[in-house]
Amino acid sequence: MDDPDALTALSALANPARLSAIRALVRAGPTGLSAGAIAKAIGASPSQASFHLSALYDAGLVTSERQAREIRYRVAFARIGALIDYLLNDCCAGDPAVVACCGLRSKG
Amino acid sequence: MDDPDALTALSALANPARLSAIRALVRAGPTGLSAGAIAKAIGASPSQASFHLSALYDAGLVTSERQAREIRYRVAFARIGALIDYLLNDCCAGDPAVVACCGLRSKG
DNA sequence: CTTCCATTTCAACCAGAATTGAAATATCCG
DNA sequence: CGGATATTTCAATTCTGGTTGAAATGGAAG
Repeated sequence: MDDPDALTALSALANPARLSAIRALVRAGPTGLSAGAIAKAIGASPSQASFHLSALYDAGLVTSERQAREIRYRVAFARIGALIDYLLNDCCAGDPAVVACCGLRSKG
Repeated sequence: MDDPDALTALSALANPARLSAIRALVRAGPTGLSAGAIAKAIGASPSQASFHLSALYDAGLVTSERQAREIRYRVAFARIGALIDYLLNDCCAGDPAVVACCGLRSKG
């Protein structure tokens, strides 16, 4: 992930409705959720949810797939991993003080 | 780190000038950089740099300390770690697909 | 105390993001 | 085909964030 991509991803996440949507999708797991279900979960109108889901989609943080009448969204785990990798390894040079906070350690 | 804090931190990072400033500060390490040096590093006016540094400070991502005439900023590594921890463990439930991307593994 | 330098604060302005509701599109079913 | 449901698109408005340059603050040195 490069700088512009990271910026797009961070911007997408830096919003209550969208962060909430991501978390709902994470809870839902690989099954994902329909746009309507997400709207309900985050307490937004259909049009509002659609708007925010587009932003997440453009940032590559979710995938979408039409299933009959519904459109099913799923979180793109790999992309979130890439963002964290960017923050951790690119941006912060894997600084121990950063890594120490995550319940993680460098892969030996 | 809770939701509002994460949102503040993400918003702070979701800006080219500020992400650039953080990276400059990471490169500078524990010594940190003066506000003027950061302004120069990110190609911004003093007032612009000050504005952005305030945002980073409010988000807890940097610390500031007056040293004679200069004000020295340092990156708050622990805070960045906490944000990553939030994204990784709280938000993404430590999903292996996320963790796998970071050259890290769960602490055994 | 005056001057100079680094930085912040302030107010005005501009641009992009969010919200809203209505209209359009796509799918399914009778 | 025609009606119902799910979702997106669009345009208009509002709001927030960013930029700019001038003025104010805080500290150091003569």
